[in-house]
Amino acid sequence: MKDEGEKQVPLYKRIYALVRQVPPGKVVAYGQIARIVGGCSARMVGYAMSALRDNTTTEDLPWYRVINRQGKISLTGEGYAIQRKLLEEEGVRFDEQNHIDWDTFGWLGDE
DNA sequence: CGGCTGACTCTGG
DNA sequence: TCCAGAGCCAGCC
Repeated sequence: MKDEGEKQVPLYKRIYALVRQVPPGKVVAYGQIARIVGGCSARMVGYAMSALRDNTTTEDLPWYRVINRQGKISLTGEGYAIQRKLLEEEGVRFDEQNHIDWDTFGWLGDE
């Protein structure tokens, strides 16, 4: 049986599939996703996100729910404002340091 | 076909 | 507190 069908799927695809499972009003860190997917590091997730750029819509892939371990947005310039706005639209609140509380908005809780 | 780049995270000094 | 190194996939010219 070797039912490891997920292995024949590109690593990025697994990451995207996991991001789609993130519920609204919640956020997840790159490393967190990498940990769930298994076999990949946080960098892989970051690379996967950069590969999306503006070709993917938020309705197809809520990429904006993915932020860094500091609870902040890793994007810079315009992308930062866009992601932050999208998160605020879902109810996610940012601190004065522009970071969110994993205890409140963290998916799965981050212990 | 080859090389470059890109949204991360942890550890040590 | 800041800096450097290691881990490692996919798209583009």
